[in-house]
Amino acid sequence: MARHARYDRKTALEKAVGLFWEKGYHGSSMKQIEQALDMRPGSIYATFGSKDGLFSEALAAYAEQGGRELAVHLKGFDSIVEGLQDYLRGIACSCGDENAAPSRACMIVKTLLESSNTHPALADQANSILAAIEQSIAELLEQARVKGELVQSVDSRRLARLLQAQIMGLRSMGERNLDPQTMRDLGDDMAAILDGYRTQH
Amino acid sequence: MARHARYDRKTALEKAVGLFWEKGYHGSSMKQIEQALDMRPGSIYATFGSKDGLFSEALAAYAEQGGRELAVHLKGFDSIVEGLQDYLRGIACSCGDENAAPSRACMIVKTLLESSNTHPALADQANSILAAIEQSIAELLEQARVKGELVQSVDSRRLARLLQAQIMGLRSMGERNLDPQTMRDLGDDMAAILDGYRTQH
DNA sequence: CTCCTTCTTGAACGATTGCTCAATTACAAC
DNA sequence: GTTGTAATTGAGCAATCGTTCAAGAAGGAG
Repeated sequence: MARHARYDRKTALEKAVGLFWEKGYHGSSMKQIEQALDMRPGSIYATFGSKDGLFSEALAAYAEQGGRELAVHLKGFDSIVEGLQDYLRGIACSCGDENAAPSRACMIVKTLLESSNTHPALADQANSILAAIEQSIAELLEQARVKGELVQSVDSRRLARLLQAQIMGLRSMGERNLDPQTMRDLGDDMAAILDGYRTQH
Repeated sequence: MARHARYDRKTALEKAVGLFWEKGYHGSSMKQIEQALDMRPGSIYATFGSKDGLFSEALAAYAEQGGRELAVHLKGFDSIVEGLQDYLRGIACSCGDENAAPSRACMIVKTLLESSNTHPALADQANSILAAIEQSIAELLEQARVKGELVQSVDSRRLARLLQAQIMGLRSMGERNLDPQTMRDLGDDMAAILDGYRTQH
């Protein structure tokens, strides 16, 4: 046995998420990464292999955390649909708050748009994550449909994509620096879209 | 008088739009730009000042062309709302076609997400363009409201932002490489959102 | 033709990019 | 202590970044 690792992999990754989410892949230089993680290049490369490797792990960590947040959010609601609606409103609120996160936009979408014609490996990863999220939402909506919250004729997968597009649009709009009330209105309007698919009115 | 400029400013800009739209700001190196425009660095810098300057002009050109496309699209419709709905469906279709454009996502949104925490000047420009587009859509919707296409209680600016967010989400989803039919369904679902704000049912 | 202006060229600049690796340091086992 | 192993360090690599500018090329005016 020998020396302990001075750095905790997980906390290092969290810091990497913070930087990459804020500045993107190309916008984050190794020098900035070294500073953010308080690690020297040798340690970074020993731990994560490459800038690509670090980014990839950071993106995965971001996605996992996002998934947990959605799950936690839904726990507070009996109705799945109402939970999803409140989730949209919550995003709108946090996008109004300047210092809530490194960036208002979704890191996965930022990555997809930045890498789609530049960095196929990253684009593939972002696409896989988005497909998995779509799948999760579709399963939630299907549960809601079976429970009778949604009209029986609803196509869960299709509605899931509509919902995912709402989230993408909402968080992209967040980067526009609109005032909080405007963002809240937008979140409400998006939540209201789901009402059109609900049973009872 | 003396030598003519070998390059046409406008066609050079179109080529720049193509490259920047595809690869983004950081993803396009001067070397690639030289190749795309078939110009040597000296000529590029004499004409556009800097990479930033070229990108800025390219973004403006892209936005202007986008505005023209929307206007042309609406010309074919008596109803403004139906024109907008068909515009959404048209985006969904073109996002299904692989080789329709250098990228499926909107260059303005790509720029905003890439530069928001890296390049304030670019982010400001993207934001201004998005504000102008929002304004245009709001004016169209207000016309539609006055014409009686929309219910009188509609908040045109607010609905304009919802519509803008749809476009952002739709075109971002376009980068996911979903099959054409799926994209068309998404476009239809987004168009249907506007039905909820129309008079008559 | 010669002059003069204007545009084009491409070698080369300093800075920065992502990354490597020999030297050093810190700890556990003995 | 001493030894052995593993983690950290940072100077420095080759490549590329955006950019400059002296030199050359092109065409109208005289």
